[in-house]
Amino acid sequence: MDIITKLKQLIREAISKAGIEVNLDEIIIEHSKDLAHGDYATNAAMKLCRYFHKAPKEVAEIIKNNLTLDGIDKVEIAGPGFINFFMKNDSLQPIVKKIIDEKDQFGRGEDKNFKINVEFVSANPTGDLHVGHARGAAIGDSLCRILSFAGYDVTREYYINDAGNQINNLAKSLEARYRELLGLPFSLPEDGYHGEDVKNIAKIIIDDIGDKALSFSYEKRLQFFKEEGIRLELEKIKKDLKAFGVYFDVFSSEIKIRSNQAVENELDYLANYIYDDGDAKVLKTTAFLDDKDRVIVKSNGDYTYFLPDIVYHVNKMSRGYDQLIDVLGADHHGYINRMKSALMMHGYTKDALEVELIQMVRFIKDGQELKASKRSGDAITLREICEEVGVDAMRYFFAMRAASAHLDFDMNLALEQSSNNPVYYAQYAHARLSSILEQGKDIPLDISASNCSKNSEIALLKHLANFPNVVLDSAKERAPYKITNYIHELAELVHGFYTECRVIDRDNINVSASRLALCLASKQVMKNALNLIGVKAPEHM
RNA sequence: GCGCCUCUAGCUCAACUGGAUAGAGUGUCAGACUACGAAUCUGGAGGUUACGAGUUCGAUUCUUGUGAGGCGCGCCA
Repeated sequence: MDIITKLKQLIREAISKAGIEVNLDEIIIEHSKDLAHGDYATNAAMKLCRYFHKAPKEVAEIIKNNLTLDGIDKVEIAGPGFINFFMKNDSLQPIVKKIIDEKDQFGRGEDKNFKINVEFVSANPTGDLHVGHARGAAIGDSLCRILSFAGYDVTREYYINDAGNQINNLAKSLEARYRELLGLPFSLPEDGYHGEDVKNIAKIIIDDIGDKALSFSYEKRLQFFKEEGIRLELEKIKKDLKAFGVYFDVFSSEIKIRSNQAVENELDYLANYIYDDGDAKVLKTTAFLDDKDRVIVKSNGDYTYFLPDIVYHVNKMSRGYDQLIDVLGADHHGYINRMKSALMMHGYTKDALEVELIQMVRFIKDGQELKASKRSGDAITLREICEEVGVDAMRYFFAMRAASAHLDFDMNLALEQSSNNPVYYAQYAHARLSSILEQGKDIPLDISASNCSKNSEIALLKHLANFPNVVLDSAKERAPYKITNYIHELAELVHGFYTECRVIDRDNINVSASRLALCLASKQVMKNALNLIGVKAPEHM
C-alpha cells in the first residue's frame, strides 16, 4: 500500500474513534511544499468541521489525539487547521531499489483497460508542415506517450483530407509547375499553391517519369498529379514528423472514409435532423449544443467538409474507443460543438469527444515576431525551425506550457546552449549523473540506499517516489507541462544533492555505494520523464 | 454585435483543481571552483494575482459585472 492510501486509512480510523462517520472523498492528502510542513499534509480538519460543529483547529486536535502513529515520526497542527505528517526517514529509501529493478518501466501505471484515440496534426497533404503545426504535434505526441505510460490503450491517428477542393488545387498547381519545368506555357490557378514546395515535387515527378504525363488526357493527368501529389507530400510530412520524434499508428484517408456509400448512408441516418434550405441541406445541430445549424450538402450537390468528417468520427467511435481526443488549433474552436452535436445524434454523450485546443504560438527572435521564412517568404516550416533551434528544445518548450496558454517562443533562449535554457538544465543533470556513475563504476552499488539521510537526499528520494503520481495526474489532466515541471524540479534536486553530497569518496565506500545507487535511480527517472515528452537524455554533452 | 480563450514579478509562465508566507525561469544585484562536469550552487531586490461585487472558516482558483488582448462567427477546409 502506498503512503497516501495508508495515511487516509489512519485518518479514517481516527475520525471513527471520535465517533463520527463520514466519507472521505473531499479530503486531500498532499505532499507538503515546505519542509517545515512535514512530508504530507491534509485538510481533513477543515473539511470536517461542520460535522463536528467545532473550529477546524479543535477538530484537528481531536483527529491527532485518535491517530495511530504507524510509520509516522510525528504529527503537527498548523495554520488554519492543517495536519502535517512527518514520516520516519527509513520509509523513503526503498524507492531506490524499486526504480533500479523496474528501470524504464518505473512510473508506468497499471493497465486501465480504457481505449483512447488521439487525433492530431492531420495537416492537409498540400505542403510542408509549418510552425503552426509544431505545437500540436509536440503536445499531441507527448500526450500520447503520457497516456500510454499511465496505462491507457492509445491509438495515434492522422486524418488525411485527400478528397476536398484543396487537393484539386494541389493537382492543378502541380500540373502547372510540371509544364513550367518542361518549358511549356502554364498558368497557376489563382487559389492554388504557389510555394517552392510544389515546384520541388514537380521536379521529383519529372525525375521519375520525364514528360510522360503530357501524353495523358487532361482529366487523367490531373488524377495522376493528385495521387502522386498526395503520396509525395505525405511522405515528406511523415519524414518531418519522424525527425520531430512523432509517429502515428493509423492514417485515415478521407477518400476511404467516403467509399462504400458511407456518406450517403450517413445522410439517411441523420434524415430526421436534416432540412432543406433552397437546394442545400442543413443539419440541425442546434438541437444539441450548437448555436447555429450547419450546411452539410451545398446547393451544387457537393458535401461540405463537415459531413465526411462526421462519418469519420462515427467511424472512429465504431472502432470501440472509450474516448476520442482531437488536438486542434484554437482557431477551430467553433467546430467543437458542431461535431459533438453530430455525435450526439448517434446517441453518444457530449463527452465522447474531447477537444484539446492548442493556442497560437508566436516565435520571437531578437524581440521581433518571426512571421515568414527568409528563404521562401512563405510560412516557416517545421523543418527549418528544427534545424535552427534543435528538436529537443522545440519539444521541451512546447511541452512546457499548458496547451490552452498563448505561448511566446523565445528563439534566442532556445538557442542558448547554457544554464539559461531549461532543456540543457535537465539534460545536464542527466549527463552529470552519468559521468559520476562512470567514475564510480568499480564501487558496488548499495541499492538499499541505507546511508542516504541528508536533507538533499531525502528531498530527492521523495521526489523520485512521486513520479508515478505525476504521470497519472498529467495523463488525467491531459497536461504534458506537468511532466516538464517535474523534470525541472528533479534537475534542481539533483544539482542540489550534488552540491551538498560528495558522491565518490574512496575513504567512505559505504556512503558512496548508497549515493551511487541514488544517482542511478535519479538518472533512470530523469530519462523516463524526458522520454515522455520526446526529449533525449544524453550521457555526455 | 455574439461565442470561445487569456489577463499573476520588468519579460515568459506555475500554483497539486478552494488551502498555509502566491512560486519557477529569465533579467537585475551580491557571493562560491588547487576534489565527482561552474552548462552548477548560495543569497538579495522585485506582487493590491487587470479592476469591482458576491459565495465561506479561507478565493489566483468558483459566480457575476467592467476593462484589455487573441481567435472564431462561410453553401472554405
